[in-house]
Amino acid sequence: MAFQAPKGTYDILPGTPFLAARDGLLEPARLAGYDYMEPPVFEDTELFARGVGASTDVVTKEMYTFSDRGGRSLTLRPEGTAGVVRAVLEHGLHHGQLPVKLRYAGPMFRAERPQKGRFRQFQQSGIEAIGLTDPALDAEVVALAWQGYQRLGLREVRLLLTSLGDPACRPAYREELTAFLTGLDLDEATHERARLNPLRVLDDKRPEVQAQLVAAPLIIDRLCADCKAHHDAVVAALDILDVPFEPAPRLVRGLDYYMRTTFEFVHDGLGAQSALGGGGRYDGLSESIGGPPLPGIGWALGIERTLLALEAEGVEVVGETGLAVFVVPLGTAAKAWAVGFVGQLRTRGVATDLAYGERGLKGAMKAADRSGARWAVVVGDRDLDADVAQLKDLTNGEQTAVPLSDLLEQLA
RNA sequence: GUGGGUGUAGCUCAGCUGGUAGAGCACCGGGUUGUGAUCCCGGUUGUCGCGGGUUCGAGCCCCGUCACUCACCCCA
Repeated sequence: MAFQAPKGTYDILPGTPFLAARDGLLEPARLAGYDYMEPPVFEDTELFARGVGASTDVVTKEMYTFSDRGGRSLTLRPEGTAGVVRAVLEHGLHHGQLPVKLRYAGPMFRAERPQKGRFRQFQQSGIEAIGLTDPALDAEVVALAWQGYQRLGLREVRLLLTSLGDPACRPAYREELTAFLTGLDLDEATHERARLNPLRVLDDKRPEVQAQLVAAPLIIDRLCADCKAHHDAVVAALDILDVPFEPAPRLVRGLDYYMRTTFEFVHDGLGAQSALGGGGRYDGLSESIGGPPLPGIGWALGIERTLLALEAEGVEVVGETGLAVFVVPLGTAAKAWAVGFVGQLRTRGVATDLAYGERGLKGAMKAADRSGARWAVVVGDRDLDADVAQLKDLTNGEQTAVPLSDLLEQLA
């Protein structure tokens, strides 16, 4: 074979519940008033550099950046939030009712080494609630993701929740943590990471590192009064919403814009990449990309990982509705009739296909069976002479002759 | 970017100590001149990833290379 899909990409093939997962995860949000929108797949490189954070791995080494013919530097979006907020600002959506509630879905791009549950082009479904700082809104956003997973039938998703503080309390904490980390016996790369973003060292997986971190100061214990009150209110609201969560004081996210409420959905059946999705509050993002102060909170859920979780739990997701009727014509006159009949059924919204090609009746019936259709309509020239068609129920094999004049009505 | 594993039919894989390329599934046809899902019979499908080396002989051994994959890192 001459070509194959580029490294880290894959084909969404028939038979996978991709659409059911992508859209199903957003269904609770749709019912909560989150309208669909989608920003472009590429944006000005600077939008991501400033929005996501220049010190993040995503920006420093994982972006697909290119110059177009006009010499502009563009980047394939590595995440969705920056583009959504940019669109809100550009179109002034925040000048109307607040919060602006949006949902979106589509491909994201990061130039990482692929592995299980990690691709260079991957799909996310996400929502954003922009314009308000209200802990009840935080709880709604978190709950909508939780409900999305529940809706798909996942039962082993765990919600990790914490608060990362805000500009009032984080700087002092950051200093304290930096001082603590400086005293530790860490390798060069980790010290460098500590210098860039000390928070990120906290979720280092290595046991020898974790062992040194048991006494590390945690932001959740150092929250300012406002952040603490906000977090307490979020926790109380989640309780009311009956969304179970695990306090995760060491939870860190890789995008710089997160503050206060921060959360992640994890699953133990996925391999090393256990994060199904995540999100948080990003009250400073708008300003960092040149907009007015505009708080916001949202999440993005990975579709590929959701699919892996479904597989791990053995959940059968009902995919696309298949065919209802499969028509099997025998002979030229019957074929001509069938082509017209199939058209009529489709016009009435009945999913219908027919046996093309020169297969024998047996082969055509086999095709009818595999099509998943409930009904087979078998028509030969001698049926047409009698003005009937054979209507067969493929679930039980029962077949009756139905007058052609009644057939459409029976199936539609 | 750094490691490990794996590359044989459309798919999942077997292939002994180096000796003519296999199975199951799938697909096609027949058993039934007009009936599927079961059953029976038959059939199609290969650059053994690629290149080189050793050998009388390489799917198997050696070297290189590419791809895939898992993990580190990071994250969805």
